[in-house]
Amino acid sequence: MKHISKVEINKRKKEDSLYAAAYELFTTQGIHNTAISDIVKKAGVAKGTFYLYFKDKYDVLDKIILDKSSEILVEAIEHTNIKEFDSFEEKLLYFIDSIIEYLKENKLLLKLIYKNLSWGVVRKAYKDYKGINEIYYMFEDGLKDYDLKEGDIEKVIFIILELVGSVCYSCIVLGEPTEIDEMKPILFEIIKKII
Amino acid sequence: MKHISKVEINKRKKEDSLYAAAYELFTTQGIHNTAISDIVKKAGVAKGTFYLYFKDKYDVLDKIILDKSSEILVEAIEHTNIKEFDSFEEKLLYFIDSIIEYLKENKLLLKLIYKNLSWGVVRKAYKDYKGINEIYYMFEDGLKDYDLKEGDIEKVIFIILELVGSVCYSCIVLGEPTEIDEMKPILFEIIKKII
Amino acid sequence: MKHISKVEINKRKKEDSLYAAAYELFTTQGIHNTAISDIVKKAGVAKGTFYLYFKDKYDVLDKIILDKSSEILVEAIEHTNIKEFDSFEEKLLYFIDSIIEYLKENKLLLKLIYKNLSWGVVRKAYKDYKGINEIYYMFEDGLKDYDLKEGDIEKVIFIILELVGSVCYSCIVLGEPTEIDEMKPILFEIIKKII
Amino acid sequence: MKHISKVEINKRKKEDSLYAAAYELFTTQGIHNTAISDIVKKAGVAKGTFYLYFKDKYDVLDKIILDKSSEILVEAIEHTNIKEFDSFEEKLLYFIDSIIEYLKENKLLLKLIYKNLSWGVVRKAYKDYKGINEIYYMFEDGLKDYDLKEGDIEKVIFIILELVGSVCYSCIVLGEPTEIDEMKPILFEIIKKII
DNA sequence: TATGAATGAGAATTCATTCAT
DNA sequence: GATGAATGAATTCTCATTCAT
Repeated sequence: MKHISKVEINKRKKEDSLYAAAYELFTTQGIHNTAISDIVKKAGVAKGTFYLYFKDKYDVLDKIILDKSSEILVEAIEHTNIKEFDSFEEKLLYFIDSIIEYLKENKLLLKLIYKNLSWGVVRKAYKDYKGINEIYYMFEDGLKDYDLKEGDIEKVIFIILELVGSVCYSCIVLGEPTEIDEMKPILFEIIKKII
Repeated sequence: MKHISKVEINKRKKEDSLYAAAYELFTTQGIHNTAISDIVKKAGVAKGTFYLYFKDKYDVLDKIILDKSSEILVEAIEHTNIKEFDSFEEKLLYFIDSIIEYLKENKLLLKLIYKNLSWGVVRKAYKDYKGINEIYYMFEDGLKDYDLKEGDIEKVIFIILELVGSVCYSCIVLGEPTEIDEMKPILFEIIKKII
Repeated sequence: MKHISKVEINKRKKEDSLYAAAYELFTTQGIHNTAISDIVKKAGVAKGTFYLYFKDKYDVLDKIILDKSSEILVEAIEHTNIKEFDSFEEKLLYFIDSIIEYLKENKLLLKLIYKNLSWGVVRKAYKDYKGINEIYYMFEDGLKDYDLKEGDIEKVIFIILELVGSVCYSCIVLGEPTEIDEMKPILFEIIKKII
Repeated sequence: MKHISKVEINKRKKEDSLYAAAYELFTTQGIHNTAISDIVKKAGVAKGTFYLYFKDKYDVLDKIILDKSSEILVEAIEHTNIKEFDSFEEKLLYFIDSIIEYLKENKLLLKLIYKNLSWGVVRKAYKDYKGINEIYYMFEDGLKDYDLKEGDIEKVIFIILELVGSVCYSCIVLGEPTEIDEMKPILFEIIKKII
C-alpha cells in the first residue's frame, strides 16, 4: 500500500479546490467572465499556485468537460444497470431518459459542456474505464442480431448520443424549437426506429 | 419606387466590408484571436465605424452564424429541387448529402457556426423566407402518409438536422470517432429508418 | 420694430432646444455623462448643428451657469421687492431665505452650478441688468448708515452671497454637516451680526 | 511590535509615488488633462500597478482632497498654537490668516480642492484626529461665554470656514471681485462681528 | 443652414503570466 | 511548494470634430 504523505494530500487539496472553484464559476458566470484571479480567490490560494497545477483556464475547462461528460454517462448506465428490462429497447430508452433527466436538472452544466458531450471524445479518453465500457456492452448485446460490422456499434452509439446531446442542448438551453418534454416522445419514437 | 441614395449605397458597402472582413478573420484565426482592430484594418475603415454598424464582436458573429446557417440549408434545398427523385427517401438523402458535402468543403465555416446549425433557431428567424419554407414543404409532402400531428413535422426536421449537424461537427472538425465518409453509410441507414 | 424672419425664428428654436436639452441632461445625468450626441438626440437636431451654435459642451454649460445663477438672484429680489419690510435686516433675510428655498427646490440645479453662484462673476456679466442692480440698491440703501467706502458695498454683498451659496451647497447637496433647515437659524443669526 | 517587511515598504513606496505623481499632474495640468497613463509614467510604474492601489482617477483625487484639506487646517492650527494671543478674536484671525496665506501660496492646490475644503467633510473623516480636534477646542474655548447649544459650535466653525474657503477660491483663483488682499480687511471685520 | 456618416486619437481597464521572496 | 506584487501588452469602446452632400 502506497504511502501518501501529508504534503501529497495537501497538494491534492489545492488542486481540488481550484478545480471546484473553476467549475462553480464557469457554470454560474460563464467561461468568458471568469478570470484566473476569480478562481484563485474562490479557491483561497495564491495566483501563482494556479500555474503549479494547470496550464491555463482552458486546461481546467478541458478536464471539467471530460470528467463531467463521462460522469453523466456513467451515472446513467449505473442507474440503468440496477434495473431489469424485458428488452434492449426498453433498457436503452431508460438509459437515454436518465441522461436527459440529468441534463434537465443540470442546465448550467449542459451549457458549459455545451455540445462537447461527444461519444467520440469520451470513448477515446476512457477506453479502459469500466463504466464507459458497460455502455458499449449494452449496445453490443442489444444489437447482436443485426450482424453489424466491427466498429459499426461504436458508430451507432456515437450517432445516438450525438443526437441526444444536441437535442438536449437546443431544447433545454435555448428552448428551441420546444421544451425537452414535448420533444421526448418523438425522440424516443425515432430512437426505437433506429435500433 | 424607393430611392436609394449614394450615401445609402456607401453605408451598405461599409457594412458589407466589415461583415466580410469579420467572416474571413473569424474562420481563419478564430473568434478569440480576432480583435475589432483587426476587422477594421482588413475592412479598410476606421475603428469607430465598426460601432456604427455592430454592437460588438458577437453581434457580427451572430449575424454571420444565422446567415450562413440558412445559406447552407437554402443552397442544399435549391440544389435538391432542380433534380427529380423517385422517392422522398432518395430526395431527403440527396438533400442531406448536399449539406454534408457543403460542410466538408467549408470546414472553417463549420467550426465557426459550431453546432449552431440549429433548425429551431434558423426556422424562427426565417419563418417567412421562401428557401427555408421549401425545406418544410419537402418534409410535409414526404411524411404525409404518416399521419403526424400538427407541429410534429417541425420536430422531425429538427431532430434530423440536429443529428446531421452534430455528426458533421464531430467527424469533420474533430475527426472523432472517424472521418465523415466512413460515417455516412451508417448515418444514411439510420435516417432511412427514421422516416 | 425689427423684422424677425421665419429663418431667424427657426434658428432661435434650434438653439433653444439645444440649450434646454443640455440643461436637462446636465442636471439629471451629470456633465461628465452627457455627450454632445446625447444633447443633439434629445434636441432632435443633427450633430453638426450643435457646432453652429456652441463651441463645445462647456460653452453651453457656461451659458447655463450664468443664466441660472442670475435667474436665482433676480427671482429672489423680485420676490422680495413686492413686499414691505420694517427694516433692512428683515428684508435681507427674506431675500436670502428666498434664495435658499429656491435652491432647496432645485437641488439638481444647485449641484450643476455647483459653487459657481459667485456674486463676482454674475455682477460682472450683468452689470447693466436691472434685476441684478436692484440687489445692489437694496444693500446700498440698507448700509448707508455705515459710512462704507466706495466698493465696499460690493464686497459685503459678495461675502454674504458666497457664504449663502457655499453653505447651501454643503448642506443641501452633501448633507454636511447637517440639513439646511437646521443650519438656517445660525446662518441668519450670523448674517444679522454682519450687517 | 509589528514587523514591516521589505515588501510592505516597497508597496508603500509605490503607492506614495503614484499619489505624488497624481498630485503634481492634477495641480499643474488639471484633472481633465491628466490620464492614468501620465500618472504611471511620472511615477515610474506599470499601468496595472495603478489599479492595485486605486480604483480610478477620482479615487486618488478624493484622497488628495481630503488629505490636503486637513493638512491646510492642521498646519494653520499648529502655526497658531505656538503663539500667544490676548484674545480669542486675535487668535482666530491669526488662524484664518494662516489659512489664507497658505492658499495664496498654493493657488494650484486651491484650484484642485476647489471648494471642497468643507469643514463638514473633513470633520467627519478626521473626527479622531488630534490636529482637527484642536481647531474645535480653540472655538469651544473662545465661544464659551456665548452659551451656545451642543452642536452649534460645529455649525459656527463650519460657517466661518465655508466663508473663508469660498472667498479665497473666488478671489485667489478667479480674481473676482478683487484680489484677496483687498478683501481681507472686510472679511476680518465681518468675522469679528460674527464672534 | 442642416445633416449625419466617418473618423481615429486616445482613455480606461483587464488579466495572463512571471519571479523574487 | 506557495505566494502575491508587478507587469504591460492588448483590447474595447467613446466621442469631439469634420466635411461632403
